[in-house]
Amino acid sequence: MATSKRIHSFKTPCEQCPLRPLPHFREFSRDELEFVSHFKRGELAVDAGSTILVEGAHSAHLFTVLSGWGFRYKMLEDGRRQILNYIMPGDLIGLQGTIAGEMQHSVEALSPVSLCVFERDRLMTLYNKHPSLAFDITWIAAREERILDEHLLSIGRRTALERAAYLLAFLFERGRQLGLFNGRKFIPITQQHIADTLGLSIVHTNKTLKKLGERGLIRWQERGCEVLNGEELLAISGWEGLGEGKRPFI
Amino acid sequence: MATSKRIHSFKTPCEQCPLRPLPHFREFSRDELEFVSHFKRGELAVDAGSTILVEGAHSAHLFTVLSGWGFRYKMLEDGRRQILNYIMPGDLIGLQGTIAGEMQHSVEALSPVSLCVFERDRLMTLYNKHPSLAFDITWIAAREERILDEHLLSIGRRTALERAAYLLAFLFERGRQLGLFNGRKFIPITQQHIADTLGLSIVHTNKTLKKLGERGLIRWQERGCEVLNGEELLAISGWEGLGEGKRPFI
DNA sequence: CGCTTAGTTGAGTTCGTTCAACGACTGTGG
DNA sequence: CCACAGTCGTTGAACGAACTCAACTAAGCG
Repeated sequence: MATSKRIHSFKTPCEQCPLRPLPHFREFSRDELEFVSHFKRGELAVDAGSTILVEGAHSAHLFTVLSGWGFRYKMLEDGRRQILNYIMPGDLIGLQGTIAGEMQHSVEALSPVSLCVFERDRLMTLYNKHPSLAFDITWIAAREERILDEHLLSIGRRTALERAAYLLAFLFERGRQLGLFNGRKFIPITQQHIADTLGLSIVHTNKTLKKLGERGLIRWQERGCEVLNGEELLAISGWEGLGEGKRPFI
Repeated sequence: MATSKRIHSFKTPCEQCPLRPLPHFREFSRDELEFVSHFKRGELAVDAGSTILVEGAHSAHLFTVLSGWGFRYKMLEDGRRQILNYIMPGDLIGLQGTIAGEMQHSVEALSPVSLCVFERDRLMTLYNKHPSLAFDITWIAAREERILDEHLLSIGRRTALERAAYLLAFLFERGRQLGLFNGRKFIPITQQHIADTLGLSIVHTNKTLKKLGERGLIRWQERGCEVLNGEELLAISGWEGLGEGKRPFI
């Protein structure tokens, strides 16, 4: 596996953050921006397929995704894997290490990923000096919780076809909100990832995706999924969508 | 359904909180205690079976469970129900309403439940004046996230028997930490709840629980489950447990 | 050129489902 | 006091969704 990590002390100044201007994110006050810029310690770039965080490890860092796709997962002793959620630009990762000491899940990159690096030790300073940012972090945690609720509903109670439609609609909607699709609506994911997210076997996942393909909703190609009809995926899944409000990020 | 809600403006002063002295919870400074006591607006008592919060509703309140058992759930349009997690003393509920405006899940009482009532509007004051309590709220949200991760792993990748063992071990361990069992280790839950948590049918849930009963690990009785061998449940599930550290609550 | 990874497809099996019926218990109203 | 309805748990039988096993194609890479 050709994985590599490159840590740069080089920092894109937060004032020039490529995410900040997106309509999807809430605006920062000058004060907040200055603090966050100071809070940020550097950047990390990883290749597709490499591991960003490992279950059981103690990490001194928190990260915000700047670009790329990845996923969080847990494994059972015998190798069974469950993908918990996907990470995309603006997402905060590593917060859970704050409460348990060690990470309770692993994080892996689906595409090349770049991350802003923060020091966990200095989190309390943020809480002390910038209540609005502290509130944002809670907001972000509560949002993740909400998404996990929906995933649970999906795995627990939706049929295989509904589940697949839900997951693809979910990833599609997130990508769209972030302006990740320029022309081709492509999700960089393998069928194995889909299977490990939906709690299905790879074979049955393949057959289920085939059905979505036959209906003209998606097209599978070059290690990924092209979404042709997000509306219909949403309709099949019976999901309400994420909502259009602005969200914070650090 | 004989449900009722009783709202008391009567407040158990936080200084005499029955939860606070438990070894499971972190201690508060005098300052924090005073603020929380002021933050608390009253108490709410509900009967077993009544609904505390409804999906889609706008609630002006946050609650902390003082006593009793309950659960959070979501439903699909056709009535399929997924139980997301259980609520027990010390748990904060309603936080998700803060980010989405309306609740994304419902909450129902399994036993008589009493709750501390807080006003959501005043949450920002807490963030401004008590960073340590703000951090606690984030901590609580991150903990919920961690539990949902484990539930997802369970539903997605564990077998029916492992799932059932995990759920019962989970509820048992939570009850034990809170000192809820005096003598009889009884979890007030029906098999329908178990089924809706595990993503299984009621029939198959019954047959699976029967197997656990035959092994002498549990005994089913009077609308609930008596745990006879928590250790073995833990072993079957392959779960690591919650960990023994202290936790905060508001 | 062989090796690996990703995707596809068919056949047979297993796990979990639905349907259906029944017993035990609780509460309610006549 | 009994009749009745409602909830909860139990069990058997038949069915179906999803699984494993296995074989094969196509693409990418050293």
